[in-house]
Amino acid sequence: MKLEQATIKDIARELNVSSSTVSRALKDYPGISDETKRKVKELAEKMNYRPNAIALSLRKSRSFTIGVIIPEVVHFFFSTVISGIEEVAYSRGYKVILTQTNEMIAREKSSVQTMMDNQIDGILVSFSKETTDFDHFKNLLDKGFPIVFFDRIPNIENTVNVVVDDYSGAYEATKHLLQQGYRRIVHLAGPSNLKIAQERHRGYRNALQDHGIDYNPQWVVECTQGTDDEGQKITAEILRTFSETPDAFFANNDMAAVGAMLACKAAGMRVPEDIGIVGFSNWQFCSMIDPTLSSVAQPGFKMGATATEILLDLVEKKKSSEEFLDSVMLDTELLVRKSSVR
Amino acid sequence: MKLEQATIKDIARELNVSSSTVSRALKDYPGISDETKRKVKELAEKMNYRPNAIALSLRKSRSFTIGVIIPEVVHFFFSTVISGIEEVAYSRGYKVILTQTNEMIAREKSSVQTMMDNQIDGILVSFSKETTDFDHFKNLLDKGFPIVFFDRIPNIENTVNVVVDDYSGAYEATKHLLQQGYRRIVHLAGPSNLKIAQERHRGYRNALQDHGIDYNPQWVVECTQGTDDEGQKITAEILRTFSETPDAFFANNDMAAVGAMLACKAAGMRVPEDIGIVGFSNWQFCSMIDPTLSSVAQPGFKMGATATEILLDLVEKKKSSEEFLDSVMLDTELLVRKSSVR
DNA sequence: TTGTATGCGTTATCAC
DNA sequence: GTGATAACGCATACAA
Repeated sequence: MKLEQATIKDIARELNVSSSTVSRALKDYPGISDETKRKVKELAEKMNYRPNAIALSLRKSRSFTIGVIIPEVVHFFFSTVISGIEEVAYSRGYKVILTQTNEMIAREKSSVQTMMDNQIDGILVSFSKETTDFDHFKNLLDKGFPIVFFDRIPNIENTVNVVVDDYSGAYEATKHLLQQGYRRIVHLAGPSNLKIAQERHRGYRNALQDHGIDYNPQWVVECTQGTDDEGQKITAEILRTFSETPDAFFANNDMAAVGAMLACKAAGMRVPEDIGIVGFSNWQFCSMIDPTLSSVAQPGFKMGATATEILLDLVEKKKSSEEFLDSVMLDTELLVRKSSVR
Repeated sequence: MKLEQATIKDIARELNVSSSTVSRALKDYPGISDETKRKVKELAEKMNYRPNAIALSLRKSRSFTIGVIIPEVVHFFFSTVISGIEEVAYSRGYKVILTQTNEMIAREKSSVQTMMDNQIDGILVSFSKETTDFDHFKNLLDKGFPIVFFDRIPNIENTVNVVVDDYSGAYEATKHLLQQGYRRIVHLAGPSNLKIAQERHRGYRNALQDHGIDYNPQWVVECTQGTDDEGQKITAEILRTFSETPDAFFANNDMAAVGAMLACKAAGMRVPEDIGIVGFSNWQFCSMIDPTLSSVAQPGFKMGATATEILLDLVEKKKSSEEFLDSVMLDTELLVRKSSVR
């Protein structure tokens, strides 16, 4: 809607100068008399002048806006990432356009399109679970358009990625359980097509092997949804059917871990005495449940902040994407609480 | 950055027609021959033409974008609201620009400015705790600019607000505790300057009075931060110092409720046998802690969706703001779990 | 030191 | 049926 905002023209008319003079005076271009500058700035202030960002975008073919494509906003980890993105973008003078895909590739594609239509300067992506074909990103990348992938990264070449060190997080968690004397550790894994789930699985496996424990693929059970309900059902099933009873669970995420905890309690087992449990993500509730849940903390805020810093450095050509072709990996931290200490 | 996107001009040149013809053909304007329309659309498709949204915004003085101003992204309730906003905006063809204020009014003001610079069509606001002066919104409202406030609403006239029925949520929660036989109910209140906290307090108070229980202001303790730590400390203090020991806590939010639960357990009390507890917001963890926490669910997604529907109706002038001058109130729902049933 | 002219991509107005 | 032109607000190459 029209809000009759003052424009450069208005200022020019009022002062009987040309709009180019005003434009230059406002930006302290050389070759404008101090007197003129003063007058222009004074009047601009008085008229409450604000440059029209849309006109600027059109002129410059850029918008000082970055796009964020994320599977779900209602997700503790992603919300911390968004927070990190927003902080850095704001501090560097960029706006943030946010879309969630609800894990649907169709929506992901249409969002990318919309963003491109809006002369967006770059995009941050954590793609949907449905996304296996990356052409909609590849096209842009080939033209040199700045994209940074975070958390979920594609298996195509020459992308800039920011990830969490899932492998070492999982390794440390498993090692910790072993050090606490747990030996029969089940891994409640994530969807095997996601790289993060693969890495956590690998960390679990290697930790076992490095400590002389046989790795048994049957002790890895996939939890596709990652809800507490699912974790509970699967765990109950495990306790009922496994010939050898597990003495610990290392879960791909905290929700599944909680599910496991509930199932174990329901089966009359004590946590951590009979069963050790470690989750992944360090959701807020970890410190609120009883017993408090050990978990691998992922630096969500830092991930968002780092990805944004990199993206904006690319946008502003302060750095080239070649500098980031190896994934930037952020450290995880194992937070030991009561659920895994005996 | 330039991505050499095809423009209307490119199509016109290729077909030896004027850009006006192309523009009209693309939008099925009357008075263009079917033949031309066909050719234009075909070529547009082939050249992968997409209208430049920025040019459109400049031309039309609007951007098909709405702004969201929110205190914190990392907050379960707000994240569900954002989700609702994004869903409706997307389905109606609007983009969403998101900013968080971190509860700082300076940032709130600058965000409003930035949004206005970008020809935004309307804004959704939940203002910061620092905001007591609403001039930065009043200015815009006076000019007829569409703004919808949600969750936290200002005490100025003629605003469109979407809120949750905090009063009846609190009333129902308190009534439920009374029905379960709890009599000495402490209210862990929120910051008294926030209307939502006042309403919950009022609901608590009226429920007590309607059931013939004396309301004692000393049994209302303010938790300003709303963290579990704070709730725990305050509750411990209460248990230690109150001459008459409480038998229930009704908290302004779930975090405080968890804190209370932990403090009670630490003091050797059993929940729900000795102490009943009810929280507010129904955070995800309510069903994961032990005992599961009764809580008043706020329809966050619905709040975001409703606020956005209203905003867009205002933007598109389908409705006038007069229709919404009474706050739109969304129902809460008391979810009874184990922490308050004996 | 300042002004003029042009273009960013689109559409509305008027003309033919 | 279609085209020429102007305008949205701004920045800049070129003139003066």
